[in-house]
Amino acid sequence: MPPAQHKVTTLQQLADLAGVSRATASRALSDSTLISDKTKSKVRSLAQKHNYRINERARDFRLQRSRVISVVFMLDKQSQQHMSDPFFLEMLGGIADSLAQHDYDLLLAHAPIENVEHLRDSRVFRNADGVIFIGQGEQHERLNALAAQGRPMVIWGSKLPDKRYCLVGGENEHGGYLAASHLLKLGRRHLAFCGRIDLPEVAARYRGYQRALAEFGIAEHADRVLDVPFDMRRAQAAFCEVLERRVRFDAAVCASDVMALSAIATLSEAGMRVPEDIAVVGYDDIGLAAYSRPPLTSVRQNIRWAGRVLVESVLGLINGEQVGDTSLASTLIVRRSCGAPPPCATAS
Amino acid sequence: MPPAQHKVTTLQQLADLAGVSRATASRALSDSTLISDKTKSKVRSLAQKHNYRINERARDFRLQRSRVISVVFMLDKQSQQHMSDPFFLEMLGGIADSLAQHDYDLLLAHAPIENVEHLRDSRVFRNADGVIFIGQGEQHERLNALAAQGRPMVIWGSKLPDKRYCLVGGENEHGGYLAASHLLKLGRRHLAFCGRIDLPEVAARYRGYQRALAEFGIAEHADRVLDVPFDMRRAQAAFCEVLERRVRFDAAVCASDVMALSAIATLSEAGMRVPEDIAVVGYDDIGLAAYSRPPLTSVRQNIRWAGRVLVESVLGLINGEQVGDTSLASTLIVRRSCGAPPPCATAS
DNA sequence: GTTGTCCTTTCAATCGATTGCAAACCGAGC
DNA sequence: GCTCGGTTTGCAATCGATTGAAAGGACAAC
Repeated sequence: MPPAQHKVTTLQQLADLAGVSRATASRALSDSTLISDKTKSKVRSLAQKHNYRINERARDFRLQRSRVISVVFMLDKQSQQHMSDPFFLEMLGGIADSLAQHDYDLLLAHAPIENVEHLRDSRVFRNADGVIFIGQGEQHERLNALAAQGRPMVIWGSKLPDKRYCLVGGENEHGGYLAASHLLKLGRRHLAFCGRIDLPEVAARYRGYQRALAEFGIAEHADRVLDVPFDMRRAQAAFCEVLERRVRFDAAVCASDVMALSAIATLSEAGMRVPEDIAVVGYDDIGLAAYSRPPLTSVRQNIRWAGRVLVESVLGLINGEQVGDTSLASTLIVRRSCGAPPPCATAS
Repeated sequence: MPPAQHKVTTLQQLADLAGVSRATASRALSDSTLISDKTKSKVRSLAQKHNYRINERARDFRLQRSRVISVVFMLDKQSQQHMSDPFFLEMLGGIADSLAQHDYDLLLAHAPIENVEHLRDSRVFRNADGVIFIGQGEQHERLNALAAQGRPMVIWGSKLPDKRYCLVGGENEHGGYLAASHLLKLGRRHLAFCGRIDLPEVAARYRGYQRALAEFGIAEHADRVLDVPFDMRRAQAAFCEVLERRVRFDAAVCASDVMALSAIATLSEAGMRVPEDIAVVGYDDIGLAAYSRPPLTSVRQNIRWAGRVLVESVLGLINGEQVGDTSLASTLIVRRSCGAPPPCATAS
């Protein structure tokens, strides 16, 4: 008979071909000890020959699992962080790679979420074995409530009091400290902090920033805490407004690279020299940071590794393990103010 | 009895509660004409009261569908386009939004695909009702083969001869023409084209570029077709190499904005003034293009709309409709060479 | 009383797998 | 020949829904 007669798609067909029952075929493929080697090899070689692939959806349905992890970006209206921020893509890529390694799929939940508790009965949870949240928004309590229901979920963000969910985050306090003390060491004395400090991660960076100022014995000016959103356009508007208010500063610590690039463009446009008049430090070290003019000094978090940790944490929870929080190191990437990308000579 | 006794999760439980059979409950919820209004309202109010939500996975399994669309980014090694390109995120966002509107989920396939035919039996196809490919890579023929098997799939890319799949794409030829003629109108005469012209979309842009040159009666220099990859770092290396070869040009048409930004940084670093010595035009008009210094003139494609068209095309195919190709307009966004982002005065 | 018709509801198969338990098989020992 | 143990295999229920076909009920006409 021809090698593939009408295509073998179900386990029953394979079993018939092998002259065994569906149960035996199933066990043969999953390498059960109940099945004799002879039968196993017969079933398997037939599966190979007819290019049979198990129907994963049927199996997952039977086993009451999905092998899918949902990823939710907490893009709430208040923070105005936009998904077009390269930070997200890098995070997403890291998560996707890591999930693929574990044979899981990634379901992307993109719509802005006003109230995460509404997700409880939505596809985000029902069609996935676990959920990864990127950012806490301002929904700390609601995340607590969700986690309390025992859903496997991990959040990327900052440690907050009364936290009851599993958390992975960067060393935000340290990062803010690194950024500020870098500028202070360069001799700057009139620092500004840019970002919405009502967001947990930004707040932590701000605390580090304050600590650096204190160490250098410098008093803080309340009007140099600039409430700048993440969104590029709105950030620009915010910087314009700051300029109009004639806030004076000679250095700025920004909560993201996109914000920093927006600052550089807006300040330059207004006639200031960067970094001579105003030095700017970003956060995230996105790829383009090295290619801006002037090149951007930035606090780097290893985003791809963060993605891996998030994945492994949520899979751990799914398997019923005890999973603790993780904190990832932050390092300062200092770029020469005029020597943009690595010069040609050193490019491999 | 209490409103929710032990939680109603299956149709059978709901049916028992209503004193009808599972079949009747199913039909009542799906508004079948077979069911009397009285029964319908009884079942529905009970469903409401006990907060019953249908198990979508079970239904989809029964109906042999998944309500999932896979998105595959064709990141093959040759083109070296990296997923961190903001272009991808914007595309992804557009697709995700549009899918959500149609109540579909988005499955992200991220790993680089050497041979798309291998996807045939993979989760990408088996766990999804349809597939959207972003880019053709160099796998035109294999995409043809896949489409010939009748799988619902749509490709973002460029029209190639013998194409047998459903295509959505930008006006690449026109875009290349716009970019080149813009530079020619500014008086530039020594244009270079940057990008891998073995990629279909880039090739089309190159044809438009050639057409513009021809219209201006300018002969083409073969050594001004620069084989630059999409990846930022490698693009930089390529530009360095071009500089070392002392290729002379006073303007560059780049195949992406990231490539253009890389060019600007590298050329500036080497002592050239942009745009005075060398004018650069990008492609895609990513958000950051407006914030580079100097701000980048670029060819814009409406990516979010592209995402919507891709989604609607693939859903059309799933529903058995005849779906034609779509071409989306390209427009040139000209930015003043020194007036970076929109000045403060005009920012709302 | 029987039959026919129409409206509503239920029965039971089905999607493609997994798995506890029972049954079949096989060689050995009495 | 019969029973006993151990190894293999098969039966049938199960996951949670949909749906064609058959059954049930009410009512009118003959």
